[in-house]
Amino acid sequence: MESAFEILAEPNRRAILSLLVSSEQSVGEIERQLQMSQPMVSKHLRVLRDAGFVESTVDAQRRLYRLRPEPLREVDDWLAPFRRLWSAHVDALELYLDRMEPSTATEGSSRTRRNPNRKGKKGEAK
Amino acid sequence: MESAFEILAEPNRRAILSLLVSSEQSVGEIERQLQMSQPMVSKHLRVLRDAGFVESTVDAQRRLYRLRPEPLREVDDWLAPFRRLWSAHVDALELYLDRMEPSTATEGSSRTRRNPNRKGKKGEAK
DNA sequence: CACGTATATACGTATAAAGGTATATACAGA
DNA sequence: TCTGTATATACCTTTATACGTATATACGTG
Repeated sequence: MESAFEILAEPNRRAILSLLVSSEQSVGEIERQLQMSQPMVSKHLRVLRDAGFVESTVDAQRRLYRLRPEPLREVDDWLAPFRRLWSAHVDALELYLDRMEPSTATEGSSRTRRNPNRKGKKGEAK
Repeated sequence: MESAFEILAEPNRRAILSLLVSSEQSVGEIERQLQMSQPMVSKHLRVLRDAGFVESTVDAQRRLYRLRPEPLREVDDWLAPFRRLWSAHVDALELYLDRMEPSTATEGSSRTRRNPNRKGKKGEAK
């Protein structure tokens, strides 16, 4: 278990992360809201913490968990090259970024270039 | 194996998808570039196709695989609520989108609202 | 200090899936 | 039709991990 993607493969872990979007939560609160056993919650939180997705704070016997951005940001970054596949306005968006931060713009706006080669062939597609 | 996240948990599958960003590829081409056995490539492509990440076209004995947007888009959508955690300029970006496509703007720019509640407690964070 | 609450961890079991090897299927060309 | 190339699939083994149950640790209160 190392890559952020493997961590996110587990539905309960994604649910925990989604819970934490609104605010930090204790183990017990997560347990109740997600209807999972306490050891399961603790174990998933352990995995999430080891992977940097969450951090915890002690409050008497309770532990309050909250989100940390890094690993999810990595996932978001991995997704970047694929974004051009959907929503055409991404192009407008990138154009906007090209203007915002010239540091990131490697070449003119070559970022917006679309996939050129497509050899027309017979269809299977199924 | 169902959710897009489980599919992406496998590093070789992510590598295949990344390969396909530039253009469609045959099984053999993927096999060579990623240095994996032919059956492995075929099996991973099978999984990717069943999950909708790729589609294929027949070209004589070869099969050409190319990306399909939907599942990756889902992942991107899941990520949306977390984006506020990083890059402050996302706010500027969303503001820009608010101006671009009024259709998506549900309310004023309530999209930019930030997480309010945070009860200060003693520190563990480890 | 005994007790209740809150959380973490150890241990065992079952299942899923990744990878290998061998083989099947499909197509093209001599 | 025989042969080579390209891809898919079947079968097997191994490993990882999710979950349950039981127990340990830590803190607060009477």
